[in-house]
Amino acid sequence: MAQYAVKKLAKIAGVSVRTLHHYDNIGLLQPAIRTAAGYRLYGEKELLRLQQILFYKEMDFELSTISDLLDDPEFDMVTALQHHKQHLLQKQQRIQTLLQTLDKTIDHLQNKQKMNYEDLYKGLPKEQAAAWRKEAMEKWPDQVKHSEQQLLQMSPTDFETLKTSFSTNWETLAAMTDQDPHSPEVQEQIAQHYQLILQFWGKPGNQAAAYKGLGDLYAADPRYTAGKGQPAFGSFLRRAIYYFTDQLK
Amino acid sequence: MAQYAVKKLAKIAGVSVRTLHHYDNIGLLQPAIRTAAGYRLYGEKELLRLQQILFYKEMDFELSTISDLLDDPEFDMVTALQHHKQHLLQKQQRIQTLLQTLDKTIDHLQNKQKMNYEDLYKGLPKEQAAAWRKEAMEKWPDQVKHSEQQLLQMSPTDFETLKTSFSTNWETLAAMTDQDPHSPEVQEQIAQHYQLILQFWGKPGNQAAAYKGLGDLYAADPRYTAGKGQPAFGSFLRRAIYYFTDQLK
DNA sequence: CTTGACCCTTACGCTACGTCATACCCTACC
DNA sequence: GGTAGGGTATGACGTAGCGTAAGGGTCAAG
Repeated sequence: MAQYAVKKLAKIAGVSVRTLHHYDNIGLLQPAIRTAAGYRLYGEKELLRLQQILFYKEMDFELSTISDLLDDPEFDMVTALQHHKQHLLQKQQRIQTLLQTLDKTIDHLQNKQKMNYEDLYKGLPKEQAAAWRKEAMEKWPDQVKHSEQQLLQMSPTDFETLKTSFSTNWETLAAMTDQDPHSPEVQEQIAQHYQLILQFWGKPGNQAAAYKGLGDLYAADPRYTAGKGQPAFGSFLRRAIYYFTDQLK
Repeated sequence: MAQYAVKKLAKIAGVSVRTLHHYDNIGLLQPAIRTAAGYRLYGEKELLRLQQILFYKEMDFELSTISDLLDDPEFDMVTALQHHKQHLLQKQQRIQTLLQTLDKTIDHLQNKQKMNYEDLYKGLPKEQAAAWRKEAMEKWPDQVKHSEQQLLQMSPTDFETLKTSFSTNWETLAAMTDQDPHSPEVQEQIAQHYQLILQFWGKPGNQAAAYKGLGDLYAADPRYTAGKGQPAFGSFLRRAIYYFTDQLK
């Protein structure tokens, strides 16, 4: 007849020694023998019982219930299992509801973000918002995420102010395309633009470098380099931004 | 500005006072003011925060996570919610598996029971098992349930023995239909029959009365009172059982 | 001033163990 | 026979989110 000490049985059954101690303490699984030194020794019968315990545990029964199941031969197994099934069905239903609520909430938040972004760029060249966001997401996903957070935290009035400032600043710059990018007037608008960008760019990091990157973005964007309106707007912006950024050092 | 003491806030939000104490202790929701006497006073802001806490709690977030959500404005809400959604989906999957296993187990047990009953009556008049079980279920559902438990607990060899004894006893009785139900030979078989019935009837109670009822059942069953084989078997059994039962007192 | 409703803190209980800390036991090797 | 390196034992605290007393102040109404 095989005898198992705690560690051996634990390994066979895939549980911890502490678990066996615990089961012994609460009387769920007691060793067949205690040696003179107090060692627990389990036999085949105990191993079998442990298997059953683990089965019911896997079924999410509480240990006290498992005790009842195994110790009371009068126990109506089928009924117990059916009760438990009902229990699980309720849990499942609850989770289902939670998932639906979560989906709604996520949807809500995402729409809110999108709205804000589109709002923010209202008054700017069409589709800039979406395009810019997409490009930014590819280059600096963390920054963009953070930025969206910032916007969501903002109060409606603050948000409105920021939006107006942005719009005004952008139009002013657009009207300066034929001026010298290094001129104080242009640089003043660029400085303001920089501040605005920072307001929702926000997160610390190499802001100057990021801003330079934004200049590259503008310059590379066909919407600002080609077309009818202001063919040189993109490169104008980049030159102004580069100059400004270099002054920051 | 409205002020709420613990009980009031608790009632409004539908939580316990202890919960508010707890939230204060862990810093999740601290009162706006502490009076000189140490009373907690909450304002509207705290009520709002509590609502949010409860929302996330409803979503099964841990309190520590809720703390992070509410206290860190940088928190990426959407990502957090999506993570949580994955978490719930896994839970759901697990429950699904559990339910399937449960169904299998229940099915297994029920089939096992049915099999046993049919096995038990193999060799007896056809369909007696099912019919008898049905009738018994209507009259003494608890007894029958218990009986089935007994059978399930029985070892295969014990079960086989019981089956054979039952079959032999029944055939012996059937062959005695033309004898005197009160004769010692018949009574001996009835006594054995009684013992066998008790073996899976088992549960204490008014066993003698139940056995008499079984006699009535036999006598009322057209299969034992009419037909070709042994037209008087039913009433023979009842007379024998009644006589036997009366001797028990 | 008393009563009753409300408030406070302290602290154990619950589930199923994980994780030390401290100390004893056992076997093998020298 | 001593010692090193296993394995073992018994506490006892920690976890999450409160429930549930115990023991004792506070406040407004009558």
